[in-house]
Amino acid sequence: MTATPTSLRERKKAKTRAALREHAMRLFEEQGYASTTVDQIAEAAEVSPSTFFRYFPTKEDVILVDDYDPVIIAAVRAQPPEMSPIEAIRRGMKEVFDSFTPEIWEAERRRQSLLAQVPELRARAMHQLSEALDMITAVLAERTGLPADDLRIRAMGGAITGVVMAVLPPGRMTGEASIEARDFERLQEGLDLLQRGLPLA
Amino acid sequence: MTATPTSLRERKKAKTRAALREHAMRLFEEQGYASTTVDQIAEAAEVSPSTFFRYFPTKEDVILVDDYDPVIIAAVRAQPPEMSPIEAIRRGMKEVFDSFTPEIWEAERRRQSLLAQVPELRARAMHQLSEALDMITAVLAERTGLPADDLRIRAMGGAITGVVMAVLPPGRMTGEASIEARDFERLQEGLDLLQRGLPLA
DNA sequence: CTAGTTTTTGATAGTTACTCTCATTTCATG
DNA sequence: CATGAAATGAGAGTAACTATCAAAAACTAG
Repeated sequence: MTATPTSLRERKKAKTRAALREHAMRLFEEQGYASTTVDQIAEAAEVSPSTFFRYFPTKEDVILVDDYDPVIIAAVRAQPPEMSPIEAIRRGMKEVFDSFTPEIWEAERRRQSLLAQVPELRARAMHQLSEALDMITAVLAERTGLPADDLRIRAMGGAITGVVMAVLPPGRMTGEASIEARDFERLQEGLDLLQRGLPLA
Repeated sequence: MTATPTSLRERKKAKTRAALREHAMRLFEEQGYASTTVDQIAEAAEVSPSTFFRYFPTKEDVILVDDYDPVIIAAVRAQPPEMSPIEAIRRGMKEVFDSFTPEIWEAERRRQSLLAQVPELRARAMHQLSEALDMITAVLAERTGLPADDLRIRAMGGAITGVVMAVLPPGRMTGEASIEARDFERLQEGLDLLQRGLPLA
């Protein structure tokens, strides 16, 4: 997260990339996602439209890039092996979230708000989550020693991902979308319920 | 499912719609999704390109239209109220699947195969599933008498949807995508595991 | 610092999904 | 059959992408 890129080239690329993301976010908020063109974003970031597509394969990707999922997975992997899988996942997520600066929270809040509003983005965000499911399933398999395509492993991974999906935004709970500490507490409770066994009366 | 449309107009529209879907499916299989243009589909179905977009808002929708989700929800609702929620969902799904003709299974198999192959379609299919989650959650709320935004309800809906996501294709389990009786059995087992409580050692 | 190599960029042209508008055709109804 | 409503086709326009190629910027060696 703090690995400073070395060469001038790398620094410039990182800068351009960040500029594109920030201006895109700003313009989307100001004018709406659909009515903001890639050309406008490129112009605001002072690069050519071609360059935009060199940094992001589609207009959607400029806000869909998710920097944290792999970090969370790594944090989960780093938990002591004797810990129960759900507990490991919970702690891993908590560690990462606790490491967020207020700026990151704010950026993430704005991002999630957009995801909640634009259906095409929501769709792709869901897809990302389903890929997270695969990673979580892999971790579960490692920890239990069972094969990754074991039904019990898949079901567990699915259930955990489903709880995350149901409890966190984009746009799921009451009111406007926002990721905050509160949401995280709810997630903790949700996983807790799953662990104890759901009330399936 | 068998409500015959009355007027000539309705019949023609249904025919055009079906023709567009079938030719699209065929062309996608023959040439690939990306390299098939909407114009080609329209031509094959003998309508103008404009007409295509009158029937389907986007190229994606021509294969994404899901006819069965609402049917399943209705079937779940129809289960006796004293039945446990998971059991109701399981029976509802079984009833609907059992009503499928071999032709429907075959069409569904081809559809799922495409969904598994084309990432953009997978993304939207996942989004559909997440909307199914909302419906399932609503049903759970009705049956338990709890409010729909109760955390326990949301967590349960999420877990159920997650299991469905993890166990069914598109493209999740081993081998190529296909929906068959086997997949359904796996789904039954998966839900069963969830109901009994997952092995969360 | 210079010269040569590689990487990144910008400009241009082209394809295709999708939108809007309007005239024409096709069905429904009295 | 006549009149109104709904569906279609045709045309022009926008914007997201793709491919190509030449110019510019950055790394590397001498």
